[in-house]
Amino acid sequence: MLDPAVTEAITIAAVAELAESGYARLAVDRVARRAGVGKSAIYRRWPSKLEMTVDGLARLSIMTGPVPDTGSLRGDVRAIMQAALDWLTDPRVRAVLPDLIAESDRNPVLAEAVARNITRPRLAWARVALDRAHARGELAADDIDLVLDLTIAPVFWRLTHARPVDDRYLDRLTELTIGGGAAGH
Amino acid sequence: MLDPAVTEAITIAAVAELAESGYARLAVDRVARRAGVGKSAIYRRWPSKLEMTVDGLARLSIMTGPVPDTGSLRGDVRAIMQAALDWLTDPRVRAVLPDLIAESDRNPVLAEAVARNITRPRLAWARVALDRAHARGELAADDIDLVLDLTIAPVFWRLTHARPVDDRYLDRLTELTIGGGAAGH
DNA sequence: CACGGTCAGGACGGAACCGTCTCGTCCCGA
DNA sequence: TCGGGACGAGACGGTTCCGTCCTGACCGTG
Repeated sequence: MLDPAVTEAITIAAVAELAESGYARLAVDRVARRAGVGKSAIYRRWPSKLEMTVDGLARLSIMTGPVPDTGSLRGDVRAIMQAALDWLTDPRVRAVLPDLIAESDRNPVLAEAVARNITRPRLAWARVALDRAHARGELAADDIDLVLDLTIAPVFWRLTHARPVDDRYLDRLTELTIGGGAAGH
Repeated sequence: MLDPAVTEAITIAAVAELAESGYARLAVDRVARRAGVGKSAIYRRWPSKLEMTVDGLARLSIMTGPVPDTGSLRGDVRAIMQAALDWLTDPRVRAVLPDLIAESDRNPVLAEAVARNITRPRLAWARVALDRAHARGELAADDIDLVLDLTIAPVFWRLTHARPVDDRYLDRLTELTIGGGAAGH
């Protein structure tokens, strides 16, 4: 019986090390030391650092709350953007996500883990609100993907380029997003 | 007198290795072998692999052509997006840029080199067209930054998530971008 | 023709890291 | 009380990499 507390400590330490070092420089020795754990405890659970990391990613997938349902496309889009900003501003996500995106180009296993644990859940979460808007006739089906991109891509881009994202920015981005989306139908 | 042909060969090899391995795994030995050069030739030119890499980045900064000047905001934005897509689709840029963005979080020297050689020149290039649109009264000053983000962030986001970007996508993104921007004034 | 500098190639010490393995300790259930 | 398994700690061999150093060939200049 592997001690769940040990597994937990390792996973937390792995994510923390991932945030500090990135996947390429992630060192199993350091994860063990940080978790206050022997290396054997790690290799008893996972065959290599890749699988350990993949399990760690599940910890980053938590969506913050219920799907926005303000009754209007404008309100929902704005709420989705706010959630994206909050999520991308979380220190762990902020430090880990760009690295994972880059690493995914070279590591299919990691890419799939990122998609399954992070990208797809987040996308599905936001899509629920947009599907409702579509059902209300506020949004053309063709535009759903585009609007989804716009709720996160500009925020991610600005944050990774050390430029601020404030309420005013999100307000204007919202108007622009629903302006085009609504015009469709 | 250092042989410029040798310097050139090293730089090309460094960028190619950077694309394949990423900065964290970039190995000087491999750069030397790929360039058909001794390691001494590299360390005669740069004190470490960081400086070698920084010089290599200058090679990625080349903008493809003249600043778009179609006479309308719509046409210019569309042309800027197309240029962004072409640039981001270039195999070298495609493989290197996400890695550099991630690495910039941990390496200030690299971050500055990326900004100087890649981000700022590209931004300045596109801004010329948007400034002209502003002068024509087609675009509020406040919206310039937002429009600049929209010409590249969604494209980058989609490509790094293994989703296609076609003409139709850029067309709709253009309409949406100028829709909001023009409404300002 | 000798000298100074560059060249390709590669050996070298030192460091970091992976994954295996061995300790001796601790705890739990039979 | 005893055995089995997980535990922290870390030694170990093997690999990879950095940055230095050495070798012998080459080239232009004085």
